[in-house]
Amino acid sequence: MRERPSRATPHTVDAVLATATGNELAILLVRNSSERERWSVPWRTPQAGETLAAAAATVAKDALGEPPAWMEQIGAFGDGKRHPSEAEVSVAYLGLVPHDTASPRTGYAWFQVTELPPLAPRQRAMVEGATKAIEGSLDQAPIAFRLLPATFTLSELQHMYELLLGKRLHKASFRRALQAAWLVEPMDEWRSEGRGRPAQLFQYLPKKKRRPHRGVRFDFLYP
Amino acid sequence: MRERPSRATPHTVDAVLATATGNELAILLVRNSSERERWSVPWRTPQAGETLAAAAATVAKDALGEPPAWMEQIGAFGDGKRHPSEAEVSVAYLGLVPHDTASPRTGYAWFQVTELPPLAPRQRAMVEGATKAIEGSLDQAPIAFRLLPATFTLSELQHMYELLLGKRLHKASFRRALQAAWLVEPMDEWRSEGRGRPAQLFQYLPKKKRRPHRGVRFDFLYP
DNA sequence: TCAAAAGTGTTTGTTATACACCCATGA
DNA sequence: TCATGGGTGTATAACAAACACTTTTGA
Repeated sequence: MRERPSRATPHTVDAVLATATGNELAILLVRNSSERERWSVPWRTPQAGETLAAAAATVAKDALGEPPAWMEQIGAFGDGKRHPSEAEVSVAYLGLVPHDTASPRTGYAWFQVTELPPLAPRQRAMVEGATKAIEGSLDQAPIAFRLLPATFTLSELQHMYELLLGKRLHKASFRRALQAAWLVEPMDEWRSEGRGRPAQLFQYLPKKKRRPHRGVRFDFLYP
Repeated sequence: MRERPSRATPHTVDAVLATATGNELAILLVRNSSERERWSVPWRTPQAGETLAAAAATVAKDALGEPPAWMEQIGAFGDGKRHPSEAEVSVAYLGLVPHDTASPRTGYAWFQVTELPPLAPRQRAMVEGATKAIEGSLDQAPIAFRLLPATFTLSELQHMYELLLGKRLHKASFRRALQAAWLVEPMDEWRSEGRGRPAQLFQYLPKKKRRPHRGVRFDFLYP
């Protein structure tokens, strides 16, 4: 990722790695020694024959020591915007990591999304695309579960959703919807969090369900 | 799009152009003279400084003579799959065109998605990605309207949705949902389609509506 | 005047939201 | 024993789906 190819760089693969801190999303950035910006989204020029996804996994592993719990491509970025590399095009991947397992290597650090340092414009666009992808596919993909440890309480899950959606949810309704979706399985463990009744632990274990085949919904964006 | 760069091709931009024929989606392909496959998805190596979106628009215009009614990027493809070019990475765009305005230039032809000729593997993946994108964002974006002419009857609109969803819809419920979404505006025109009562014409003209802020829905994919 | 397609009022069942309450624990 | 957070039964409102019907035209 550091070595800057001499000329004719084909493309780069950039990994927007996200986790959830106390009450906000955080993005992993790497410190630059000689770039125009002090920080940047981790990236890499793929080896010949290396797939895009493999390159993204390598970037993530170099940053965190282990692969993220979730990875998906969010698109290609270019459009004349500046990038730390000289590549004309960069393929961005979104990676999700539970907060506790996320221990960045030296040179890397988490930044709250609202307090990001200056980034190269193309990487700035990637981060925005990544946060949009998170919000947009919140109920199409198990995003929240990939930001939590393997076992969690329902309150933790609800707080994660509230963080991602940016609004409060109704406790009873949230649990009812969860139950109807057959997404979590209770375990025989409880966790006492100081005061109050201990909470039962759950794990993400979706059973195959027939999707309720509703009709069209017309949730279009504003014009 | 035809000229094959000598070496070190950085990347290509490919346009998956789709329209709706009688009862199925169709994709525009271009005839090859000397490729391994006889047909391919139109593509192009962007000029220096040309943005990705601009390159995609150029590809589409070369194929159809006019820009599509809708265009969006669906991602970067590579992963060692073969492509007509020698580029390691191709950025795919989806373009939607109403069927009547879609008159391909010579060398181009529409193919039903179920009867596609052999394509280079990377382009095959792009077409699959495009159809998935269409199905996936059917109720987040005005896909159906971009496949119809500017004015249309509600039955035409319903048939388009039935084509895209692959299932029948209930007439009264469909219209009720449309009305609730404030997406179409009736015009002072009617069209007589042979026998039966003439249908009123509508146009896509969404009014700003506050999105009903529902909670989480957990429409997760099967594991 | 009948078939065909457009268009609508009303009912029914399902789902979302919320209120109100009980449960278990530590201080 | 009380404050705190976990957990749930039940009512109400909102919505989707369907039925059944009226309207308007061409053959």
